[in-house]
Amino acid sequence: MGTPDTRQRILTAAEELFGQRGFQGVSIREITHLADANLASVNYHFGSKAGLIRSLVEHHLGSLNQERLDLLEQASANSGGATLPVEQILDIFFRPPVFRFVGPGRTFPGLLARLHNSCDPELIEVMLRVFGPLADRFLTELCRSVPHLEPRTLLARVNFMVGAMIHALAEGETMAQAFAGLEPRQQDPEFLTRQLVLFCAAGLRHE
Amino acid sequence: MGTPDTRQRILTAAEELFGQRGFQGVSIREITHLADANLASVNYHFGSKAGLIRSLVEHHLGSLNQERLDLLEQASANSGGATLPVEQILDIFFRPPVFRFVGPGRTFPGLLARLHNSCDPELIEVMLRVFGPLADRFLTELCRSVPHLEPRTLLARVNFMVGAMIHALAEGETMAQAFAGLEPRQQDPEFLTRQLVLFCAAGLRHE
DNA sequence: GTCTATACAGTGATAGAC
DNA sequence: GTCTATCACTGTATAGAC
Repeated sequence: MGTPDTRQRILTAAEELFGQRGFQGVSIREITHLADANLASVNYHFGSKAGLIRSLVEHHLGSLNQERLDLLEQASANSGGATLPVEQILDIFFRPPVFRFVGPGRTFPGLLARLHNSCDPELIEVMLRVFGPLADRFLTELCRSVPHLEPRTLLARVNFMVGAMIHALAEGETMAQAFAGLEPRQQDPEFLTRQLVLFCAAGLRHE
Repeated sequence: MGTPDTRQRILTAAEELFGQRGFQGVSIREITHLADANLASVNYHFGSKAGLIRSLVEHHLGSLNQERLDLLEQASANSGGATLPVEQILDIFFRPPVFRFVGPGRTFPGLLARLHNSCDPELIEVMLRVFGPLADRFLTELCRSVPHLEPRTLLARVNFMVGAMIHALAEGETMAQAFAGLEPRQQDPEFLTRQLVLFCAAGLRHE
């Protein structure tokens, strides 16, 4: 491919810049300059700057969540319909995002975390749409796997789980190590996945 | 008191507006209008818009963390220097922020969560300074209480813990309940504290 | 010191010509 | 689809009044 179309060039440039400096830290003038496109093209193709990041989020998280749903479906089929152990469900939940987002130059997760706490109503709508099916399926499976928890309790703890993951992905490299005075060291995705599974499985199983 | 000084009126107005619509969602023109102050007074008293929110963060989190440190010190003294149970340490860690930030009209935590993922280097510096002593003290205490974990593992899991809390405080009322199709209902701080303690204590104890 | 009015460069958005 | 010109708005800086 020589030069992709304008829309795609904008997406590529935006992902790079947003990942580095956040949504508010980048102007559409910079994006269109890097993408070698006209200033107005962002508004033409995406409606607004917010619409641009909505497209990015939808693309990234859509395929990520599809992968998680596929893995869960496959595991469920392999078990012949038996209840899956919590550890296996959580591994399927954590592994895809951790391996996608942890590593050198993978600056998108920090942006994602910020988006998760966004105020923009349209973006919240996108997040709900992209995460809705995933939440339904995983909550159902977890409900079977940890039947001793009443729904309200399970929901609260799944919320903790999500928070733990987002936080670890977003700033595992910064805050936590700075607090402990450790050298900034590359995170090991396998270690991180394992710790998330162990920590959250124990938390879900308790009481 | 009739009319507090300009600096204080700006802080009050800023906290209200930032809490509602986030840092980027509010202009200093709105803030100074609500505070009945001149546009330039923000820059005069705080140097910049970022400096204003830095002051807010420092004030809120400084007193919050002091409360947590006091409680821990007192518990430690009462135990005669014996190792504290994880559950007690975690209760001291979670209870103050949950009870401060959960409830009607308490919109500050969402802002805090967003700040936690901020890009602003100066703000990161403030967070490190405000949280540094707290992290030192609690990590030491947890290390004694859960000696079977090697430091790297403990650090990772404490990071999960913090993420769980932030996420629960920031959007317990929005995302999680929307996913589950529940009615938005007022969170019960006692319930939330208890669930955080149970979930995280089990997660820290495991393996 | 404290506050005010005002100017300035940069932002996202948009209408209309091509 | 693309481009230019322009708009309303933003945070910031500063000169000068009290």
